Amino acid sequence: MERYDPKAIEPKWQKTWLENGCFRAGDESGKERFYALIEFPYPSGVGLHIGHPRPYTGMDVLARARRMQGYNVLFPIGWDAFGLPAENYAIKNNIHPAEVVRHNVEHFRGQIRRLGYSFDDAREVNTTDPDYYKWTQWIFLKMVEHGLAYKADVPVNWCPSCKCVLANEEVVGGLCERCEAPAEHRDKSQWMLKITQYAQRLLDDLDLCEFPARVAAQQRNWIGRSEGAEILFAIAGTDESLRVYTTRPDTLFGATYMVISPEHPLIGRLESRIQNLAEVDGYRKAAARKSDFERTELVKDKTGVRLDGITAVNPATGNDIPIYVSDYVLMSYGTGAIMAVPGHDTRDWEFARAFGLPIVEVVAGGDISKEAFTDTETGTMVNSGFLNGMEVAEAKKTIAKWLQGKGLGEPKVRYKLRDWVFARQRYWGEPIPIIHCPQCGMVPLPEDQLPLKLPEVQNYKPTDTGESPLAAIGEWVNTTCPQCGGAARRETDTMPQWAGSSWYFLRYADPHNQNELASKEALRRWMPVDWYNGGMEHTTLHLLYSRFWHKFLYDIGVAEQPEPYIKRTSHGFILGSDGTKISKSKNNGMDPDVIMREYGADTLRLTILFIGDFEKGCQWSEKAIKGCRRFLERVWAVKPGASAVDEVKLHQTVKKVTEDIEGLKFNTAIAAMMSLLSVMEKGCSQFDMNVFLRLLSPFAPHISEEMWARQGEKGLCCEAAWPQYDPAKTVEDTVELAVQVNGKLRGTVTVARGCENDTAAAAALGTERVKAIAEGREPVKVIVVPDKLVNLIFKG
RNA sequence: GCGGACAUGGUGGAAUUGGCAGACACGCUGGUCUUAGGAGCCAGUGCGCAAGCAUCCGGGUUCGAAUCCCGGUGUCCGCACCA
Repeated sequence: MERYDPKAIEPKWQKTWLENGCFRAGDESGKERFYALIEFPYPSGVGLHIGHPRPYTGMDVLARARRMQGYNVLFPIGWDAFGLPAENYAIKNNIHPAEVVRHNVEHFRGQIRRLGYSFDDAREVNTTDPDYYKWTQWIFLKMVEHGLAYKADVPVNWCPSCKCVLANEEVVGGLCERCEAPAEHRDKSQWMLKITQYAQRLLDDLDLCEFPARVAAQQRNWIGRSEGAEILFAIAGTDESLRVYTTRPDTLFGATYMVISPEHPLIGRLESRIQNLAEVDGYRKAAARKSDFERTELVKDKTGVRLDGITAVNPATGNDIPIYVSDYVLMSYGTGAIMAVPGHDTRDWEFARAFGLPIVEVVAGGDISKEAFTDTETGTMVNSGFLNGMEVAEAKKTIAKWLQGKGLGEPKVRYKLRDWVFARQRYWGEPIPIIHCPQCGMVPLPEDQLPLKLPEVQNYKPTDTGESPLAAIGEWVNTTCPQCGGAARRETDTMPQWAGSSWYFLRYADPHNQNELASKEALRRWMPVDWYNGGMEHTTLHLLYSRFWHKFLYDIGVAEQPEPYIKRTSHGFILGSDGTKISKSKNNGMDPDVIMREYGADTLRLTILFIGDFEKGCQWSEKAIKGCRRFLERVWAVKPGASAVDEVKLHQTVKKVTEDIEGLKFNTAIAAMMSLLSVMEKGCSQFDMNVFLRLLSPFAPHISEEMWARQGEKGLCCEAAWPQYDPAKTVEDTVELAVQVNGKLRGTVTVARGCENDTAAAAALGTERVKAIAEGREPVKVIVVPDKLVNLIFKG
């Protein structure tokens, strides 16, 4: 018999699928649509890595199954090709980034084809294609028009290794998300996107999204909504005041001092009154030198300096209270100043202890000599004038009214989310289409001049000065103002890599449109994305950013729905065979190409899905490959004959595989097929085989196609109709009941399905084992779960 | 500190969501075929000689708990001096 040889059959079918356009989404189709989306890859030089095949294979199974179920499926792929790695590789090897991308994309395309993925080859998008980034720039200009994109002098995170600024979301634990260099502080004039304007909607509309709990929770956490009040504290003897934000206005009577951040502008304004200015300046300079990493991770002991010569007035008590500068207060959150209530805030308590400041109890219920009492559920107000005796919740309302009445404060909602730093000082990104004119100021490039293409240059190395390499390209930078026609300069920063990916799912609907980012009809046909699978690492980056962009596009009438994705799932990470992150140096991982060469794409696809629950993390193991390859070889060897498999088994398997695909339970779907196969090996009909191949087809499409053809079936297996099951035929006529005595399993008994409880109980009582235990006694209680079990309770 | 997830044989992992724990696979053991096998096929495989005991530990609810509740331990992930 001919051996199973994937090398001989896989390329053949990949070619057939491509030539027949099997996976092209139909714009004219009358079928119900299904839009399945994976996160498009960054085409790096090393090709597909371990992270890609798992989500792609999983979603490919879903897409293939849905096609067979009669849906018009859009399952596209593209290339998120701007960004630092291509640029760095280009610099190192002296090749233009565009050339690097072209080469890498070709490599990726080949690998993806060899894996048998059913991506629509006619809808590829590439973020670095001017026909694509024209629309990225267009969206940016619309944001400028609507006041959502603005340039501001703000303290930003600077990565000294990547030599560009980082968004808040790109700093992880004080380190650059990409290269893990400690981020530094720089003050720079920056393009920003006002994502904060959408904070509440991004939060509220999570209810419209079918996100996994962990994804929704993480976004909520990142948006970080809190309710409190802003309160004004007068500076004694001046017209100045200090505005603070607090979530505990109820504890105002306990505010015994104030703290401002080292960057707070009050210090500059009251310089002349500060008696220890040298000391204060010294502290500020030391704080400025620290990176975020040092400020938050390493230094937990409270430090600070009192501003001698100025005091604030507690508006509730009328007392003069000292003001400190300390780096535990951040300029980037709230107002950069706090009222310190050491009795009821852990950080303030620590600071007060270190500096010998009074700690006053205003909420009874704890022991503030030992630690701050921060509970808001159980406390009663004390030492708080007109608030005394109230519970915390009531005190909050009362003090808010009182403050508003006196014009000293107002309720305020705050978010941790900050505006998105949207400029990078690098070459390989979308140019920001803005012109700086000495007469007219910042002028948006007119839409008819889009795309603003990147210039061809010799040198695109980043600089240490914080200037983009584009700044050195005179003939590109120097231009004329679209408004006054005078000499002007182009913006030289480029957009971050997250720009192109913030709307790419819309472009798939209509990828070749020259007049719009996508036509209304196409967007109506395909959006929103039905099912989007992607990595957890993008939860507070791409996933949040793209929701924001889509909401904006919805507001200006481009998008049709408030949310871009109906359902989001997230695959678990594959760890190395040693349980740690896969890396080349540790040699604990897998190279898709190597495995494909040795075992074939179908085996790799099965292995990746069989290894564990798709949505949970799992460990890679060479051992798993063998079992899957063995399975396919056994499939190959089955020869249909006269006898047929048990109808119930067949229908059960169809049901199980159908349902498991919907739930992304690919591992148990494969197990069910393995189980059916072992029955088929004992004898099966041509029809059994036909059903089996259709079930297997989304998982192992090549072998299914080959055997389908060899069986003489008509058409392509991947275009055959999905097998149907008859629910009535998924169950046997008889059932085996578990027989328990006093809750313990004592045997089984076979009865007719759906039989009366009395009949089941009688059958259970009639078993030898039960008779022996009963010794003639009658059970005091009988519990029957129909078709499941009988539990007999005996006394004693 | 806040938020999320998780803990099942030698291993990866199943368990219709409160109803026969360990599906499926790896590994292992024995057999068989073979000049040979790190190939194939067949059988066995949670622990225990047994009665029994078993889903991280301790309580609880229930006729019945891997599953629900309370307490504890441990692991992973996200955020974090966020006022």
